[in-house]
Amino acid sequence: MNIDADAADEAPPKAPPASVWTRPQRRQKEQLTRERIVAEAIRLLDADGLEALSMRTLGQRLGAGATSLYRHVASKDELIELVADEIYAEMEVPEISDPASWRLAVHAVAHTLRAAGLRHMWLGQVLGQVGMTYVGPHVVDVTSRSLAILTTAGFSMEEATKAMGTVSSYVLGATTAEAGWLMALRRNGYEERDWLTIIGPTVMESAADSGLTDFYLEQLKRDPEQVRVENFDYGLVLILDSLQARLTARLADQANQESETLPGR
Amino acid sequence: MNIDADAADEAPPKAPPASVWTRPQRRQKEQLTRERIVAEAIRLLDADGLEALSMRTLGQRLGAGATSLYRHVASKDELIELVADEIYAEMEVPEISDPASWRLAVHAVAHTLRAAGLRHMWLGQVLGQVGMTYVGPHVVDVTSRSLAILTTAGFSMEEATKAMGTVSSYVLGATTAEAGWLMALRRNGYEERDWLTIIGPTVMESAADSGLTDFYLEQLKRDPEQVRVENFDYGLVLILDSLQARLTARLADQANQESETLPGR
DNA sequence: CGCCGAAGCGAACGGTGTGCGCAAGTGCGA
DNA sequence: TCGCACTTGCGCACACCGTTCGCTTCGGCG
Repeated sequence: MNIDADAADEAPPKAPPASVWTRPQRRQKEQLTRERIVAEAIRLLDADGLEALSMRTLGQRLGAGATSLYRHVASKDELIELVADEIYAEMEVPEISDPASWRLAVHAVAHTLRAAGLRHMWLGQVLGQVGMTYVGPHVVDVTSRSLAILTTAGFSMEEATKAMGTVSSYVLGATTAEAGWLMALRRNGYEERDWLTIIGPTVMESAADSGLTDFYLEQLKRDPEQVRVENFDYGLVLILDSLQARLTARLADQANQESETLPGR
Repeated sequence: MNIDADAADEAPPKAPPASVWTRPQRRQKEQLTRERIVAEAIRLLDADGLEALSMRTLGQRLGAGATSLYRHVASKDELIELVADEIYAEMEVPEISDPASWRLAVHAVAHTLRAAGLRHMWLGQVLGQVGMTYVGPHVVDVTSRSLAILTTAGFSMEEATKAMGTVSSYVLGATTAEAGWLMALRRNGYEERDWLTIIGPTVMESAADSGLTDFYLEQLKRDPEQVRVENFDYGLVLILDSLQARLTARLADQANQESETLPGR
């Protein structure tokens, strides 16, 4: 019935363009938008990796010509910037009321970031080429809310900035390495443990330290994924420990200064 | 005279190929080798960035056709792996005799790595796409010698591995971010301070914290490069502090256990 | 002297990002 | 209700890319 109405509406003005059935019903399927493009790009990247993202295939997936995308996106580079920022929309940054809970909160942020980097294994490559200090709204949002955690914990603005920079640099480096490792595995079609036993000897022959070999063999017996999480957490805890020490020292210092100027001295 | 000899040698067999002068004297200019290719690739990358590296231009620079390179290198990806490994040949990893000097040594390694990453700003992108845990001889060499520093300092093999992983993840993340930032500047043709004052307001409007604004304005007065080194060192010291704490705890523990089993009790 | 394996390279293929000009469709003012 | 301006989509074309194939050229060895 709807069909009849359509035909009645559009037949009078122009007859030539064939019938209602052959005519492309473009507005039927929703329009091309920046959001749809970015979303589909992310899906494509997740499925097939960075090198598989081309404007032509992306357009095809959206039922559009390759060059149509350029109405909504200035260039492929800009698209990649948009994609990178969009990933930061997935991050969960907890808001804290109790200053003492900063450690847990930062820990959570770090793990959220790592999870995103492993969910979208191309993120490391993309951030490396996009600049990563680049200012998309979601990136700004995540960083400012992360900073808030540290400042309410008692850190100065300056130290909070440096601290957050350290954490995110570490997480980013670690995650990029991890993702790269996993992608190399996938490329070669190996299981993690198999590949390890294959390249093991090659690594060993340069490092003549026997302790290394023992440790290496020990690692092979454990669940590789668990080992990776453990390694990641080791470094994270290293950083958090130092931050905690800095914070307590700072707070103690403040208390001292206050008591000095107090009449009670 | 040498020329005469050449002519005498080669004229008899075949006269037709024109004169000695017009005939291309290919073996005169040194042959294409893997080393020459990698070296020129690095030079090209340093000058014009990753996206400027194409087999055609690289061949041209070497006075060779594009496809000639494939006699010495299986693919562009393999070339990039070679290039990445070659960079690690530049790293200086100190050897230590005094176990107590491990801190300085690790500090030096970190700065060497950072320097390399800034000298070759494309390194971050390349390592992100190559896997970075990949095993080229120079990479293996650097990591095993770095591990040696920590083990002679008293760390267990397991902890040394995790610790080195943490340090290099941090350095890599920080350096990649820094290089990306600098390259973004260069792309847009801005000086560091100018660009900061331009994008400043954009960042601020999302982060309504007034403390941030003050701190931000403060930063603008200082030498940007010095600020970057300082930020880098802040995070590095954070990690080193924690490592030091772990080490002393470990050594104290060992001492305790020994004294317990000693007759002196 | 003859020959054979290696090295270099020109042409070609399928694919890329993107500028340009035209066609189709939409919504708004008269 | 009509007409027009503006947006949106797209086919074509260009320059460039990585890589394959088969041909030429050459050095060294028997």
